[in-house]
Amino acid sequence: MMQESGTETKSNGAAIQNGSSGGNHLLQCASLREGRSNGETPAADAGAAELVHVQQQQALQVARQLLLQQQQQQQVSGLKSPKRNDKQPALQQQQVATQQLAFQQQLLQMQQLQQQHLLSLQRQGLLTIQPGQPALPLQPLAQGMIPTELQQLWKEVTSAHSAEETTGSNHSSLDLTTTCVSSSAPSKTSLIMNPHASTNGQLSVHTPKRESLSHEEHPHSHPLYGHGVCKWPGCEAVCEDFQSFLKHLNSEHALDDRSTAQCRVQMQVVQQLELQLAKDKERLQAMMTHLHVKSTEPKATPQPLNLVSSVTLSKSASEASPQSLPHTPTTPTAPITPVTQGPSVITTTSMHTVGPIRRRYSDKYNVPISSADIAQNQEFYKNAEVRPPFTYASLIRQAILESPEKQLTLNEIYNWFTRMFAYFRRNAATWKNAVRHNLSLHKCFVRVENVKGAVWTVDEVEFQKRRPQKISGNPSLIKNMQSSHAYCTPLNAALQASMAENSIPLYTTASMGNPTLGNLASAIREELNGAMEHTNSNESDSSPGRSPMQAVHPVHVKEEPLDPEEAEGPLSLVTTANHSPDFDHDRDYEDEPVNEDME
DNA sequence: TCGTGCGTAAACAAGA
DNA sequence: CTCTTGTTTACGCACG
Repeated sequence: MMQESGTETKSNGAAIQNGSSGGNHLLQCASLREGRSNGETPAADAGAAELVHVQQQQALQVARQLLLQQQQQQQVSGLKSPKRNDKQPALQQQQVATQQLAFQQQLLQMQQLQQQHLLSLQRQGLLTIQPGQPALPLQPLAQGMIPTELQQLWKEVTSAHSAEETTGSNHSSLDLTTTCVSSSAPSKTSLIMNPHASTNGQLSVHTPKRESLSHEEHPHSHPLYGHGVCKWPGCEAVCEDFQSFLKHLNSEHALDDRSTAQCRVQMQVVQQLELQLAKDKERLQAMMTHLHVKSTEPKATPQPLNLVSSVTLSKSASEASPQSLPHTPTTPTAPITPVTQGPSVITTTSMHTVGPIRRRYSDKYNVPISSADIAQNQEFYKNAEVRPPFTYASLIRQAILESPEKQLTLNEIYNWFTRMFAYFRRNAATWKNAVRHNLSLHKCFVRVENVKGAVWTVDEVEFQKRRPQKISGNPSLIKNMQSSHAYCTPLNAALQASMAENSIPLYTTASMGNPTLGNLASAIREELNGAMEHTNSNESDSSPGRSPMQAVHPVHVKEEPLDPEEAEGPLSLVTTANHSPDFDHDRDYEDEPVNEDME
């Protein structure tokens, strides 16, 4: 408890000394990726990815050859007439089934090949896969090739027989084809064609067995059943009730070749989505890393704010990151060498790069925090050294409100910061000072003498007084909120479109569709709403010197209420989930990284 | 240009 | 004496 500041004081000096040292392989990897992903198009995304792509192409070739071989075998063994002239339904059926199986096999082979390749890339250090991104190593099918190539493959399988195939039941392969295949360019129709492929907007892979299990456990909720319609991909059969749905499911979607193939295709869909997500995450991390790398160049402006490095989303990585990063000086004061900086300050809400170097983040960050915000983005901020877009006051309040007794000692507040935000595991002297400063400065923080010493509590009335001030008094905030809202919506839409289309490594999705950012933006909206609602309901309570009119800006947003009580849910979650195995929050981060760096 | 809000740095004091 | 905690002041920056 007590030794923190001791080390922290030293850390400044040590940090400076370590400015250019430290094995930051993570940074290097990320910067490598970043360097290649500087291109405007995601396709330029890069080295390792390109290698993977090449490998995929090779795998595809292999798959094609296998397909051809199998087709030839079928023709030789079963048929004497050329395939394309074969019009006997039974034979067709058989052939389609066989080809589906062949297709599945090819997919599996491709997966294996690609997986092996990814592994080898990993071993060679050519490809960095972050442990926090589970999808990547397990999702061998990279987006680059899948949509179109897969489409071709599938078409090869089904083209000759799709008509007959679909006469029996007008779903299956055709719809699936478009679903699985919808490539970046064409066919947004796939979005429409298969609106039920997702459950609550989330695609998921369910094997038939799992389905039966899950619906046994939850009698009338089934991922494949909703709104009286069967949600099996491509099937929109109307089922009046759950029982009829079950009948339908068992009869129409029994375990057969077609269902299996559909399932596999759906798996591919999901894999692509996951891969897309992983890539977007990676891109984000690379962007952040890139900025941090620049900011930590010798004598460069430290830029401890904004987005700080660490390509890590995993615990282990976050643990490692402080070591791997050059510890920046704690004082970002003078914008010393903008030349080496290049542009760029990133705001979490907009991910825009702007021109001049700022030694602090803009007002975009000065947003009161809600518990939901923290809860939603908790994991993100825990692991990514990204400056949380909230004011110290908001964070302090949050920390205090999360405590069981709504009161914390200073040290406990420190611990909360370090526990909840990877960012605050560095530069302890700076932010701790800021915390103390804020505690003293703001009337909303009340120091209460305790038996053990003193604890800090939040005067909600005072705090709420501040909020209308912040929002009404700072129109930029409102604008920012609105812009974040404006962002959020199309972004989510973009993300959804991206998801629906299964591929499309759009930069927009990368930078904007990031769910975390979306959460953030929406959280900010919520916060704004809460503030505005509060303001509206307490107009008479507006702080002196402020015109009531200021509080009535029609910034509206959403209906979710936001009050301290709202924090209860997330709070318990937060407080119980806070102990990452990697660190003990009681004497954490302040300067260990530095010391380790020194070693 | 000015006011405001925020972050950062630092000086200082009191107490353990 | 060192360290933590708390207060206060000053300054810089962004923004409207």
